[in-house]
Parts: sequence; C-alpha cells; structure tokens
Amino acid sequence: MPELPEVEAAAIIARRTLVGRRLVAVTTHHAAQRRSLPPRHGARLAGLRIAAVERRGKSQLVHFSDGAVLLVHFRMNGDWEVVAEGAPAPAYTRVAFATDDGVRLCLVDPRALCTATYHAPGKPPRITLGPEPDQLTVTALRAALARRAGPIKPVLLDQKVVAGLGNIYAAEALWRARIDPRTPARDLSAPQLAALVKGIKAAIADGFARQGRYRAGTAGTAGTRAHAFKVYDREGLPCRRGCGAIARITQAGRSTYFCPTCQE
DNA sequence: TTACGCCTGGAG
DNA sequence: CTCCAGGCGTAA
Repeated sequence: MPELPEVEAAAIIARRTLVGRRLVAVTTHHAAQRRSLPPRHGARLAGLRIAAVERRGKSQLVHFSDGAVLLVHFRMNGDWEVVAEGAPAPAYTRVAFATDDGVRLCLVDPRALCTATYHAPGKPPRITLGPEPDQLTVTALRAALARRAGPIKPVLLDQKVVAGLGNIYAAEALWRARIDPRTPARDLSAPQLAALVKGIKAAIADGFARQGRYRAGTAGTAGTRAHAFKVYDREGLPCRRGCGAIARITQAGRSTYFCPTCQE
C-alpha cells in the first residue's frame, strides 16, 4: 500500500504506536532486511525512546531520543501491522519493533523489497525530494518540467518533481487533468500545468479519503471496499466520463492507464 | 532512456 | 507455466 496517502496513514499508525515509548528490541526476519538493517544497527535502537515519526514523500522517518533516525521505505508492498503482546508475528513480517508496553510494530512485506536503515545521531538521511503535493505550485511544476523532454507520466514518478506520487496517483492525476500521459513534459501548456496541479492535489485528496484504517475503532475497513480509481487498473472498462474504453500502455517499463478520447 | 536486480505471491 | 505487481537504485 505504498503511495503518499497510504504511507501517511501508515505513519499515523507508527506515530501512535511508537511516540513516547521506549524500544526494547528490533528483530529482522529476512536476509534482505538484515542487509539494510544489520542486527548491530537494530541493537543501537534498543533502549531508546521514540521522539517523533515523520513522513516525507513515501519515506517514514522515526526519530529517536539520542538523535538517531530510522528510515523506513515500504517500496511495493510494505505495510505496518500492530501486534498485541503475546500474539504471533503476522505472515511476511520482515522486521519487528517491540516497545516497552509489549506491543510490536511489524513491518510486513510479502516481497521483502522494503528497507529500514539506521542513521546515527548527527548524520540524518538526506533525501532529495520535490515539493509535497499540498505545497505544489504551478510555478514550481513549470520549472521542474521545463527541461524534461520525456513523456509526462514517467516524469511524474520522479520524486524530485513531486514527492509521493506513484504509478496509481500519477495516472489518476493525468486523467483528472485530461492530459495524455505521452505528452512531452516540457510541452504542457499553461492551462494544462494548472490543471495538472489541481489534478495531483485532487487525486491525493481522494487517496486520503480512502484511508480509513488509522481511525480509532475502524479496523477492518481497509480492503473491504473495492478501489474507486478513475483510470488505474481499468483497462477495457468505460471511461468514467463516458468516453470509450480505458487503454493500457507501457511507459518506462510500467503500466499506464488512460482514456485515449478525453486525455489530450 | 530502457533494462535489470531486488523478492515473492497471485492471476490467468 | 507465464505474466504481472502501488518502487527504486544502478548499469548499459
């Protein structure tokens, strides 16, 4: 579940589970995560209190009392699961963070592509990201796209252009802005740039609205409702504006869904 | 720019 | 069996 809205919901869960608590143990359950977070790094976190959990783009930063930072990235399939004391770790748990109240925050990821990395006090990770969607302006987007000759959709996946967009929300934003994903990024007109900024914000806002699992007492909401994407994963289905069928093409090795009729 | 490695599971 | 998957770093 890993684009900006999903990561934000996850960060809220991590924040509620961790902040103010003391970490008592970190356990890695898979060789891939042992490479990104060697046991000796996890050991340095044990005993420390968690001061804050922050999200930047699709990254989560866990700040510790001594200034150390844990950088967690879900990649394709990562997610948090909160496990009560004594309960077994969920399937596909890759790293577990046990706190002093007995709860464990489990980093669950079937593909094990997720990463968690330790950053010593005074050496915070430097992540170069573009503006968050809610800070994005037409001026900033125009500047970011001015020299980009490639098609707009893969460019939107570049985190230095906008932070947090992934394959779903890039497609959703372009559909909302009625822009053909194959358009060279630097060729977007002024009205198209304005529409794209609006489209990005609307797509992300819609994503937030779909996140319900972090609200107290609503466990089980996630996944129950079928997704309500505008174009993503709708190949062959009618465009929601009543045009023809949604098409799927490959760009930069990834699927792009769009309406050939209303996106130009 | 595209291609591939990283990993594993699910769908057809 | 083959293909596909909400990401990203590196290589060619």
